[in-house]
Amino acid sequence: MQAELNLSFFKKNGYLRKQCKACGSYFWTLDEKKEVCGDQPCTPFSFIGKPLTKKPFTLSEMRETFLSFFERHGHTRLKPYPVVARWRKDIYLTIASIADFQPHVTSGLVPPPANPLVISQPSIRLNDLDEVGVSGRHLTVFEMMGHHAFNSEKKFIYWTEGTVSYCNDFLVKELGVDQKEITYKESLWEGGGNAGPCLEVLAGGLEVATLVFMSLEEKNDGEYLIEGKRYSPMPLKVVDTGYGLERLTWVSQGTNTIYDVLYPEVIKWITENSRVEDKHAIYALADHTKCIAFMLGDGIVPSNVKEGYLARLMIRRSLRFMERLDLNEPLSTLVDMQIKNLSSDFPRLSKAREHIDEVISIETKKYKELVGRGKRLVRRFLKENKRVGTETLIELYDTQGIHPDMVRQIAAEMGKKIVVPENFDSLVAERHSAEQEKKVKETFSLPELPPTRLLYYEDHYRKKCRAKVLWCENKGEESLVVLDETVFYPEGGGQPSDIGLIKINDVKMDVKHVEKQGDIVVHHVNGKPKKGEEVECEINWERRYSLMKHHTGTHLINSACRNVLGEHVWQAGSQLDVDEARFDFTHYKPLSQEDVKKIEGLANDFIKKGVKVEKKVIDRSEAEKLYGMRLYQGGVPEGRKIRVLNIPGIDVEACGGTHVDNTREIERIKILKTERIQDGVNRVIFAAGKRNVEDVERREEKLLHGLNQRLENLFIIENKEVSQPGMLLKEIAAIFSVPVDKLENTIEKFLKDLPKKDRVSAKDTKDACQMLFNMWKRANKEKKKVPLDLINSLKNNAQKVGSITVITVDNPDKIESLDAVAVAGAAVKENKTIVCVNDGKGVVMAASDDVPIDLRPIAKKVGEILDGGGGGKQRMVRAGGSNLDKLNEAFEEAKKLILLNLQEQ
RNA sequence: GGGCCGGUAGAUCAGCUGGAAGAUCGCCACCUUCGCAAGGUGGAGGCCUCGGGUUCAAAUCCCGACCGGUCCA
Repeated sequence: MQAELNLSFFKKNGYLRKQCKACGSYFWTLDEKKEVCGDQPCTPFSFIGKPLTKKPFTLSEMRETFLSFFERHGHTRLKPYPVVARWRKDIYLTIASIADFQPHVTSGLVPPPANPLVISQPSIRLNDLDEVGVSGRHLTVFEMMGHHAFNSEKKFIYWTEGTVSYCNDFLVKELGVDQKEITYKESLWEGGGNAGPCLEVLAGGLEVATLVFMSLEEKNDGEYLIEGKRYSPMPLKVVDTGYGLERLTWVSQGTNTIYDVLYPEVIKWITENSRVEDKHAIYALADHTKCIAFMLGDGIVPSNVKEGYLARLMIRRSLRFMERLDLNEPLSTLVDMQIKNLSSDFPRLSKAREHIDEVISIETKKYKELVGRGKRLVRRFLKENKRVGTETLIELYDTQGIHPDMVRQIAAEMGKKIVVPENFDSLVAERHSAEQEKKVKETFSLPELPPTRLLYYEDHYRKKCRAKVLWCENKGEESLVVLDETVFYPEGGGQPSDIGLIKINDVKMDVKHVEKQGDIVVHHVNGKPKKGEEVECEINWERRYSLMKHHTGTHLINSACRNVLGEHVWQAGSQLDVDEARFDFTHYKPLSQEDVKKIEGLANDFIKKGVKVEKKVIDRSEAEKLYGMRLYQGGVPEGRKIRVLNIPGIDVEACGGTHVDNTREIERIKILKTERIQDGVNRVIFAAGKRNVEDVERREEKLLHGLNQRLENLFIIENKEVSQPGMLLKEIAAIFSVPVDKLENTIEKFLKDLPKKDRVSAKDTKDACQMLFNMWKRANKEKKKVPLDLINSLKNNAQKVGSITVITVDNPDKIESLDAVAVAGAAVKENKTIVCVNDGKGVVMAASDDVPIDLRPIAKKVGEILDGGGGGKQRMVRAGGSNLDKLNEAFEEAKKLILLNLQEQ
């Protein structure tokens, strides 16, 4: 591998290969006396105050110099990709320029968009978060400028020699760096499933570029072992270079820190407006706000999952730095400043400004709430417990998100000290490592078979086919069948599998489920066909067509959401069914009723327009060029060619499902429900197709009619006309705070609980429900309020045992429908009183505080008569049981026992 | 996707080893005061998120749903 780096460029130019005395790595230099490699920490920075270039550059100048230099040398300039790596499954953020082309271009599967090419790619790395603002050179967001060449056997562009020579020319001739200042350190690079030798280009003690010669790819049986992973040679040899835009600019200006080059006015503003001087916080805050601008500008919605979590992390860190600096300004002020600076180079950010500001203000509010909650919780905790142990700290963080720093700060305010263990983060991680992994999907092994011909893609409307059985295995009642071709759609991409029939001669078998393993479609069949037999297949078309309507409908809903809510809307999952479908998407707040109306309206407009749906299989890079990353809404498919579903002017996605040919076929879409399934993620559940929608509407009307009938026992409903029964039902459900399907029972119960009354008039159904609820509430309260005359009249019928008044109520009617416990309680407010009530459900007994009696054993005995039990507090008991026929007997017994007890005293 | 925590008065919470729903702040009225701050007295305000189960008895225990929070990948 070293041989690769033994370049004739070095030899021709008189470079020496030396070993660093400090770190042991090999490096190439023109300086005979040089003994250390020129990298941190072996060499200190030498460019601070002494810029290395012929003149200072601004960021824009440096970027343009680089891009145009390589353009002049035959490279095609590419526009930067988003900082969210939507095209990749393995990372959330774009971490390098080469990330744009992994994995499909680097693996050779997909041709590069240009070759060679040059790009300046905004990249985000959060792995050295703690160093940001401290080291003077670490950044979370930076631009990696790269020129890339993809060498194949057929086409050689350039490799090591060309790369180093370009590098030298750019640094020396273009920027005016003294060639003697430049050192090339040998190293090994690996990442993103690839690896290869590399040269780190060092100038003034700083690594300004890395030249990677990517030639290995990760393989389980690879012959090279790097960092514990096995690699083998890859078909393409990829030149992957990364020039740090910010670092080169820094070197050209020679300021104290890299931050001073990037956003001096932001730093100045923070310094002037904060009341605490804290360089670390100032620099980190400046860096973070730029990072946030990119994250939110590229449509990341803060949440508690995935890239949204990372965006929230950055926002919360920034807010914490602002607190530390005692900076009482909205965070958006700073982010806006960054956007203003970036607007000429990244117009997409200024376009998103309003949206970014709103997201930040929502996030700030959430954070403030968290802090408030945290403070109260910690204060309360500290009051009760002098010490806060590690276990508590972990608990507070894991369950409430209260960072130990926050605990420490609050404790300090209370004059208490908290010890946060060094390994706090790993302790938290430990807690989660114990979680068991999810169960593996049941699999079965297939023999070598040719890929199944997928007829459902050739024609999404094909319902039948003849096919040959290639393989069949019995599994109990069911068998697994592989055919040479099939019309059955296997489960995938949120679309459930088809079901249907397989016929052999006249024997019909049910196809109950279909799945795909690799390139092979496996049918779960209720029957036993034999290998080699000819079969006739027929799918359940009604079901499939409904699924197709829902699937295309999902794309319409997606587009409608994006149009109504904004460009940050991104699919977060979807599931189709025969009578409804759900679509999850990122959005930072719950949907309002107006939003829902607009989305539903727009989706139906798309249907009415009758747009032709295009189904194409095209080259991945071609598709990306045409439609952008929006394609990957539903995930990133494999392969050089991808299926693209284009509904012109509405939506375009890579999608492996089956779809209708024209939006008109969907007929109607109705949104049934929306919910917020996670912070930052909303769900829309909708029905598509005339029949489904009408079914739903009929059910709604029927339910509403039923409710009206019940309500009319008590109300005269003046206006029963309703334009949107679904909405009304939801509103009514909210009044009673029950789900819609429980409404019938709830209203029934409420009506039953109310004493009989004359009918009252109500404006409409909703009004009646509101009144019903209020009446019920009032009645409930009344039950607990015992009128004084009732107590007095009960007292008049009491008997006296010595000085004690014994009140007995032998019939539940005597206490009207009041709560027996409340009546008893009210009666014993008077001294020297004892009460015994039969309330129809059991016996309640109570005594005033000055009566020396324990009613509990009495309650127990009385309860036993009723095949139950009894007990309570010493002077307030309840007895009851399942056998209410003996209630009178039990009541008499209770009376007897009380009297007996009193007489004994 | 997985785990954990929570849902009680307008707000913040207590009660949760089952036995008539509580505190503090806020609100209303009155008292004290030239007025304010403060204090005193009294009062209004609770489907204890919803549903089911266990029990003589559930805010409390069990199960489920809904809502919110949070951590991890």
